[in-house]
Amino acid sequence: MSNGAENLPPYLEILNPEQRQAVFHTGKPLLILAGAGSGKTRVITTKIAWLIREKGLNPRSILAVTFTNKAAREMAERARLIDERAGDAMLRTFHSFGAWFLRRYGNLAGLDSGFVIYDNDDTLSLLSSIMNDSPKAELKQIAYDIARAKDYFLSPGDAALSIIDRRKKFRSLYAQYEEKMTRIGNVDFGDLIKKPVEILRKEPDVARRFRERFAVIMVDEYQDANVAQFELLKELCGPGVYVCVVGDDDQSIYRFRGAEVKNILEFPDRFPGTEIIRLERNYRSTAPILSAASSVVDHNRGRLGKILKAERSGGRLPALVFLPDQDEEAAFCATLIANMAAETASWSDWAVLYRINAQSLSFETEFLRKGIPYKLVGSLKFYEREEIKDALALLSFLVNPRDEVAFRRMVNKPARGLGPVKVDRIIEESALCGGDLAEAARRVAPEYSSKARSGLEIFLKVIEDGRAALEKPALTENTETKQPSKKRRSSKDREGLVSGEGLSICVARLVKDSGIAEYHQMKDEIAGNQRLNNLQELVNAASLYALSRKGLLEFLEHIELDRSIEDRSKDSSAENNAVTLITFHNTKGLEFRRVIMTGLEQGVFPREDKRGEELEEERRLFYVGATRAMDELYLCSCALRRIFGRPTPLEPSLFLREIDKSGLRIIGKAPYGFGGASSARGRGGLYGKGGMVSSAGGRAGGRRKSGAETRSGWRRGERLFHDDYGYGSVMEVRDGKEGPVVRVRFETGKELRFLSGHQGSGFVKISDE
DNA sequence: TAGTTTTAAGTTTTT
DNA sequence: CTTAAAACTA
Repeated sequence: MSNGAENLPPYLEILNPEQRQAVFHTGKPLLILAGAGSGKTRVITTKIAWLIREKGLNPRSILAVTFTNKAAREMAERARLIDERAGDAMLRTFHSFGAWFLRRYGNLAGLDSGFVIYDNDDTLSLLSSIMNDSPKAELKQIAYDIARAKDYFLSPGDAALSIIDRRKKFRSLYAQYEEKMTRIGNVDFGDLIKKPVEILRKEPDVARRFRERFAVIMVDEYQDANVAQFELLKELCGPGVYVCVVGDDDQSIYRFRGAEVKNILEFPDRFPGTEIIRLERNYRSTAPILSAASSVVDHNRGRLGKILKAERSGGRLPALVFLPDQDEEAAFCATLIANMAAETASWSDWAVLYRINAQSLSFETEFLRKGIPYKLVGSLKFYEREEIKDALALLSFLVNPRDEVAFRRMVNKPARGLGPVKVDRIIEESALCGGDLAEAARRVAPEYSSKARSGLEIFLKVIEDGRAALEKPALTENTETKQPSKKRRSSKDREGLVSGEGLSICVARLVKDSGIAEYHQMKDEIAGNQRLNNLQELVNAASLYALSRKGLLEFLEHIELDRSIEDRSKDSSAENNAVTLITFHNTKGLEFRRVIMTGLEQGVFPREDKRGEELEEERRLFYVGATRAMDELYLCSCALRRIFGRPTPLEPSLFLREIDKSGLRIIGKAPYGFGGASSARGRGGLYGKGGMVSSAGGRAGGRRKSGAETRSGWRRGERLFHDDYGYGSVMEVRDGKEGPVVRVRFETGKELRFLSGHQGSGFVKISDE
């Protein structure tokens, strides 16, 4: 009776002692160091429910913050399963909390509540209007540095700004950027965190109100919090507020956007009296998988160094698969999945992981060809398409007539005879009428030639109609179809767009009347794209929102803050049963029975330029990926990969060497240096296109082999055949820094160098000499 | 100035 | 290979 395990309700009984301790903890600040798969989400959701249920806490006084919308949704769902009232707790991402805050209190910092959130593209456009003709690379650098500055809670005037960018012009550019953004009245991602902190510091009344409202604040994935987010947390935590953060330093993978592992290491110092609870039992992965994952991250210095213990013993060793090239990699994944899924009939057990989004293409093509259902997670591509950004810019301009970025983008699209000179003139004029660009355009229009003038009038008319539609929805309702049926759909119009309910009426009209539907339809006919269909999708998405200014703001905010569109097919289980294609970064917080990690090559993962602290982050990313696997893990490494369309030989990833070979099953031909496994050559057979193909290996010959020749398996003077370059002979074999290099001269006169370990599938040896 | 053709460049990772 | 920038023509 003393250990508390008896007579507990089931939702508490299933917890292990550490988890239970974490749930029951109250009073002082709490830091939960939770290893991968140790049940931290369960702890948070249970804690929320427990506080409401057993402690009688008002759900509204609980704030739980996560980093992704997916995690926030899942958390809310799971907490509600334990106690329905948990639905009233505030569960948000940091950024959505910031947006929520600024809609209410932004006016205290001179921000209109109708602000729009700029994405990276928009901030780039804004910057380019400041830095007129700078090269794009520099523009990007500055934009990146400004975002970092905000992550570190640094303003243009702060001395510490030199940590981010020490060039003197940076400070001035940052200041100009801020000034312009303020004038426009919009915000970027960084502002969603930084501005609330500034307001809370400046306005004691607001701060007090928040501290009174939230009695409990919890933060998930705390290792990914940046300095500004830490400051926000501190401002929200008054003396009486209970704060509980959960994190794992080994899973910190967002340094590039300002995440500071320091936050978690120094939490006990910043919140005096902090108690620490460790969750070190992994319930997810089998022991061999966990061991492989751990041995990689063990190579990192600068970690707290926890010991994760696998609760699941047994299980197959992770497989290390060597493949000739990326096409074979995709084919291997498809075959493996198809064979195994035939037994279990479950595609959704599988996930294919890759380092960069571009890698998904091979898998999509191959899976499509073989009829394997898949879903692409986090492909934010949709909202980055030109046609979608066009429509969104028009919508933004409806809400905020000061939005210069949107105005510049759309006023002359499609071409209306308004070149940069005329547009600049309007923007200049807007300074005289409170920044209202529509008003400025109206004033300037008479100065222009009839062509430009009528073009401008068309644009203004479209915008006015759009605004009117939001204010007086009744006027835009189709008169002939007044049925209240929610499923009603009006007929297709000339551009093939279908407008549905609510806000979609306005979006459809705007897209059509502005001429961008026609514009992109024409592009479709030339290039055979899907642009009009994409616009239709956007129109459909809008139907969930009210036909009003408020509805439009919600729509835009949702798009900026939650770009995952994959949750729509949630209800249909048939569509849900699909293989997941996903980046390593996006897998955080997820789990799968079987995981295939792809592209494990030097230069791809880890990426070539990674050293020191950044290399350690890549290692953590490997760790995150590997610990997603419950039952089986596959690691794929290709000898050859097309980079910029050119086949490039690659070494196996450093991380593969950091796993003890006795803990892996090696499949395929291990390249040079991967001890024990069969050599790349020695067997005949034609592999891959564009590869070197070898027949039986030649004998030693008369001359003594050099060290490099022995290691490479190639000899000077050897004849060979390559199916791209034809016949040739080996001119030289020497040791390069990435292993032995073979220089070959072909009969065409072309000379090429190959990494011997990685012509992999081999050359065809014709004869010695 | 608008639209086309040619040439060069470039691929992290995300809220 | 795909996209962006530059150069070119109508």
